[in-house]
Amino acid sequence: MKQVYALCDVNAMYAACESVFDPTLVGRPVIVASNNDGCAVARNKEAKALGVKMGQPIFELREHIEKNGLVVCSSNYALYGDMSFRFMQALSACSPRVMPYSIDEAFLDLTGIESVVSYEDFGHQVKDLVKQWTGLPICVGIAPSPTLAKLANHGAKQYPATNGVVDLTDQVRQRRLLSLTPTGEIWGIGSKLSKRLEALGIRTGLQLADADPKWIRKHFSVVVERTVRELNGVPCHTDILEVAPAKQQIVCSKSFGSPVTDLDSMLSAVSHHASRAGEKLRGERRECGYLSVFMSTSRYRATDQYANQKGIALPFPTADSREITRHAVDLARKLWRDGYRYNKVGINLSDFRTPGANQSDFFSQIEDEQRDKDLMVTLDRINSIAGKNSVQFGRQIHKNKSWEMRRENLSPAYTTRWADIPTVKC
DNA sequence: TCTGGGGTCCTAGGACCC
DNA sequence: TCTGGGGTCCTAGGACCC
Repeated sequence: MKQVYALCDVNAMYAACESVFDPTLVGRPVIVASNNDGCAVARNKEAKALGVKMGQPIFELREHIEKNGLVVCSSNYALYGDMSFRFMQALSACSPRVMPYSIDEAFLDLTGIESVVSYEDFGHQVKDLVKQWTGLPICVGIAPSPTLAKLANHGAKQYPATNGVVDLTDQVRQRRLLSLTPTGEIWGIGSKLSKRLEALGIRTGLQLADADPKWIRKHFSVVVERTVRELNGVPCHTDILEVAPAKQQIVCSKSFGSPVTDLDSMLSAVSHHASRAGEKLRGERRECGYLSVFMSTSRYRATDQYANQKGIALPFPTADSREITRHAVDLARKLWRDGYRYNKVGINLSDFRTPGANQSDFFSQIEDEQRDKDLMVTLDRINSIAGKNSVQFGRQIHKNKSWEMRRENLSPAYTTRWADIPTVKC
């Protein structure tokens, strides 16, 4: 049976979450800022109409804030993460095969569904159910390959007449929409590739679809070749509906709320990220064999720039936050150069192993190992019940917390903290 | 003054081995 | 002047995604 995919994607997810719980935002231009209130990462349609660009720095938007009532929300990942979970639950009520692809989108397997209901009607049912359960507006794109489903979703967002659902299982419709779509808007074609394609005379999705896959492979890569095949309705990302593979790396990094110029603050921040990374690693039930630390000054400064990274293959795989922190602090000391205004530090864990599968430290005592593991389990449990960072390591605590994130317009954790649950007045 | 964070996959090139 | 060939593994870097 011919495979059919649906892509369900929340419209301006973060901004939509804010509006669901604060109806005074409805109809006003709203954006959600990245960490440190740095730049715009989500815009509702009113904000897009004002001309706010994705990734635009907040300091460039002052005039819109003052004159046009643009509302800037700090990012509230506790809220968005929980709303995402509810969104996925609603999708699971519609289809037995749901594969979350990111916080605000998921692929559904619609193969064979047409004998029961038309694709378009099904799309509307999903859209209505998500709206009813979560208050979030979504668009649905339906097609014979994931890349075309992405394109269909894009079309549903772009053309209001579609009412948020586009069925692109028909080849004539595929080609019509492809001819209206610049290559840069095709999934998998970014700014670099679209420039190179344009230099060869390929400007639209249709021209790309009609290119010879072998020729594309020779001049670009196997990745672009797959995109070409997908645009012709041949699914290549067939693993998209499979269970997501285990993570291969864990990165924890954040730019500082304000620049860091002393080693103590830097080490406190490194320790903080190292603990977080250890926590994530244990959440995956894995140990890591390789660890690296990177630090840098702002890439937007013209002078006095410094960026560097160092890694270490661990003598024994570990998921113990104390081990990870100790190595991370060592590396950070080696990376540190006096006299710079640092704006970022981060840690990267990789080379994952299954706990117990490898030879452990020859000199350690088995009882000690069990005790260490129990300590980490207890630590994670306390922090999960009492809230993040309820228990921390001494190194993380530092009187100067200027490196911590700025979030000046943070909304309440409406769905994940008892004290923040909204009340309805009748 | 102020410009995000967390991922994936692929490829080229070097080190090393026989 | 002439100086092998082929395979694997690892890493860095580039491109993409949301």
